[in-house]
Amino acid sequence: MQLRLHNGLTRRTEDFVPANPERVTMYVCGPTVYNYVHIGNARPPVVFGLLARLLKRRYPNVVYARNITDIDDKINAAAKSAGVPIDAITTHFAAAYREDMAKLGADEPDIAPRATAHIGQIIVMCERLIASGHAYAAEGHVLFDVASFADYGRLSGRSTEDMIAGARVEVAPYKKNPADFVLWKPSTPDLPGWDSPWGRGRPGWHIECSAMAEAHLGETIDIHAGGNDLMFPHHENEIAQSTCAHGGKVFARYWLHNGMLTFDGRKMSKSLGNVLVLHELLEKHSPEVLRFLLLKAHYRQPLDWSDTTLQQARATLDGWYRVLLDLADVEVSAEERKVPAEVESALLDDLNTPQAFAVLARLADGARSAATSEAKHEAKAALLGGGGLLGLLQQDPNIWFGSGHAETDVVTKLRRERRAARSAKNFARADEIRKELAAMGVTIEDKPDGTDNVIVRERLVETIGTSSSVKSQLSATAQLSDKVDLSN
RNA sequence: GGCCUGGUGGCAGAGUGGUCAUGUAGCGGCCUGCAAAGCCGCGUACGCCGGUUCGAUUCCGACCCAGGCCUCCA
Repeated sequence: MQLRLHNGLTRRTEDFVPANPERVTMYVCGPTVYNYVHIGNARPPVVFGLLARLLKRRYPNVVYARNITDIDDKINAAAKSAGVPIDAITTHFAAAYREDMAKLGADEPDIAPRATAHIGQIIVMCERLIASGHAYAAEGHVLFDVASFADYGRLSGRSTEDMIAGARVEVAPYKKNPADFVLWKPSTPDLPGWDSPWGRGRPGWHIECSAMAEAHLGETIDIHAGGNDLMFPHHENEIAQSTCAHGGKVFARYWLHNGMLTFDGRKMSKSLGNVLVLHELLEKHSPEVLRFLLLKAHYRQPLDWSDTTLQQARATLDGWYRVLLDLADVEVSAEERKVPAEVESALLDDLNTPQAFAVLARLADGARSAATSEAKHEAKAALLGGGGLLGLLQQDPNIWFGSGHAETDVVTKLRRERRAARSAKNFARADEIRKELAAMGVTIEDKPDGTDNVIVRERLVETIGTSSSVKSQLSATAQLSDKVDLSN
């Protein structure tokens, strides 16, 4: 089965054919680390991490890079208002990002390059662009000359004339052309900076990705991915820089863009303020529920996030874990967890995760209805194998339902007492105990054989809300300093 | 204003030129000491108007609506 991907360059779904099957390269735009990311920011690493996983099953050597942008004016602003060096901000939030992504099961990149570790490459790239006539220096800045690149605007589907005519771009006096963008800019003494042929300065926003992709993956990469809000100007500018710095070589062969998360019907974004901070969501919800929900819609579609969708995600996973709970006695070794072909083929079709979930639902049905021990074994292996590829269903069901660690002596005692009452047909007492346990958040389900399942609901309140999220973001940042400006 | 997506059953969300998505919620029944779970069944889903077609939710056109980008943004 062929892997097919929707290529943003052609706006068509195409067969994925790597330039070199011996070394497949993928670059995903990572975060600018100046605060905690919101749940929408987690969609690319989760989705494209899954793509990396698929690629690694098919190609012997896949290099997946996900960068950290650790030099940026928002970082500078955060550091300045906190009265700390930018490192204090960037190391803290880069580490938090990495930890939170790990909790979501987002595949770790093979390389996580940082912009500040590539200043040399950035300067070299600027020099090359100037030498080849695609960039020019002016008043301590280096600017990309948009008019020098005929294909500028191809990815985002806009013409250079339109952009130049559109007067919404800030026009600095030193720009030849209003659409020209900054590769390098001067730093005042109070700002971080590096010595360069154009004086002490720092890189503009887009150049770091071009430099890091070149340094680690080469001049032409197979896949470049990120949110569709980056298509313009970020990815457009990356293409311009890299293509011109590499003598016209194709920069990225396949461009993948994920759709935005919406909340209250609008794009979740920092500027709108309707964000749910991932770091906080992870405290209130099972990471697996969050991961499931991130994969619930096809990655190119918008994905609606709400209390309702969260509860529905939880309920679906409960159902699948219940199957695993009922089959807890069926031993399945790691080697026996093969990925069912239907699950993989769904994902190979441009990462059709909703289709993969439909397959998983059928596998769960099959496991529920399996009669013989052989059939049970096979069905459980398929469910765990398919879930494994999606990064789901790998927990002990007892842990999932909470009884793995929440069963106290009191609960154990009451369960024993209840079983005795039931066998003595003292149903009044049995019901009473069930009520007592329910009040403690423990649900008892009787099984036909006289035993019971116990389900503990520790996370009783699975709700969301922006106000507390914003507050938590505030206090988290405030730990770095007591005077923080969170205006962005 | 320009460019680009999308409008599917209460909710979420795939897909297809002609019996089925799937999940979740609801209703009825079976099962159960009672529940829960499970099982069975149910609800005239494809924005609107035309066109093409034997047949369109699926193709084409117009319209309406929503969202995204054009400025920092995953």
